[in-house]
Amino acid sequence: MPKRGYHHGNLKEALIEAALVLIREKGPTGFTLSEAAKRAGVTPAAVYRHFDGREDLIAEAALQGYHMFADLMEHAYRDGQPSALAAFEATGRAYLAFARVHPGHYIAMFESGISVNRTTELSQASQRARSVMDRAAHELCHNMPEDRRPPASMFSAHIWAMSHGVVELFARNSAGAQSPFAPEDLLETGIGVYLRGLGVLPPDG
Amino acid sequence: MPKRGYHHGNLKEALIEAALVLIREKGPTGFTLSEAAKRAGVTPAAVYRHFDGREDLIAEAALQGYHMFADLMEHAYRDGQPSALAAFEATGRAYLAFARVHPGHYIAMFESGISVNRTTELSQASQRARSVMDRAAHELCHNMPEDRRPPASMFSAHIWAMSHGVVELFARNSAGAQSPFAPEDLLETGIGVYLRGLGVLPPDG
DNA sequence: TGTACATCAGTGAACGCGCGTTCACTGATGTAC
DNA sequence: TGTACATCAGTGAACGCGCGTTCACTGATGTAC
Repeated sequence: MPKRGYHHGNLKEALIEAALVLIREKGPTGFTLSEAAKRAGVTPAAVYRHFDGREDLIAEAALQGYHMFADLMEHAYRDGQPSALAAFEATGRAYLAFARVHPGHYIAMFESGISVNRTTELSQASQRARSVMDRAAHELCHNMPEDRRPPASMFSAHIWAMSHGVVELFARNSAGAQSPFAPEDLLETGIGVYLRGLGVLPPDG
Repeated sequence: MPKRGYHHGNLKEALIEAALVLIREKGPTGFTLSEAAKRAGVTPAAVYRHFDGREDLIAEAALQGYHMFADLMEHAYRDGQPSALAAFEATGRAYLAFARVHPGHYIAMFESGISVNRTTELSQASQRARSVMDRAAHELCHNMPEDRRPPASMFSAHIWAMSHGVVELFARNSAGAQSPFAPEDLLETGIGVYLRGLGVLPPDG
């Protein structure tokens, strides 16, 4: 039987969930430890039984996010196999999908200001997600002519950057400029053009 | 003679500059009205002679940033003319350059959470920057075969997104993943691949 | 040039607030005998 | 099964703090005569 706790049941998880809701609703700035505690039906002091403080709670939410994110990337990658191209495309789409479905985690990971180097655990989790894309990019290169060209990890960085940019600029209402395009279409088309530029898609699809 | 003010000289500008330094050093979260006032050598209450409050001060900094940004984009675009390709590439590079040279403004504009729809002035300033890129993309399309393809503004959105992503993920130390590549190289290569995919660069450069 | 007056940028004290964090405690849960 | 005890998750009161904002004021600057 899972250890259903003493008084609350599973406060730690409840606090993380409360934090995620707050982060999503009010941004990383608006998040407060006290309000997260209140939402979990608990005194602020109770938080300190499970976390070292405010920062640590955010970091824990981010860590959980990185685990989910890496899992999702690996899953997308596997689904695209054995086609290197399909696998690569899938990881790009998975990025946007994750931001859509888990906005609280996404913000905690990429916009809360917590460093990925905070703990080795956090660093490793983020590295696992990165490495999926790197692997996909590497396989894509194997099919390409062996000229001198940028390393594979540069290609994954490009897709990573474009995905992140689409999320930040066009998938959030708050940001700089609303576009007339759906983020999914924007990213799909962008990755398409990019892959054509790599020579792994025919010049005119 | 410029109106050198009563007591301070030019408090409004001094406050904006103080705010920019704080935003750069501590992020939009860490910025406080009181500290900006202190840095300008003035009481917090004095801020209210020039701004409606904390948010308004940030918005003013962002507005100033959008003006500079749009100017810089227009300049880059003009330098690239009459080549549509050079003009388009230049605007992408200008994006990164701006983020490098004016990090405080950049953060106030894109990471502070203030909406571009806050005032019409702010909205117009941001639109001016956007429109430079749109114009460059539009001209690029004129040289392209007239098949059915996504509208020009989609291409500028792609470059916009990739530029933003490169800045956020690889040009700041804090963020998710340090890459072994210089942001400038990363963006240059990425835009290159993308333009090849558009068919406006030869398949192998 | 000198005096009286109006303007208004900046002062300084005060406010209420919610924050993160601490501490001695309490009382429900689990365990030993 | 029943009792005595240990554990420790969560309490509640308290703290010091810096925040954004307000207000009546002051005193330097600019202007009118």
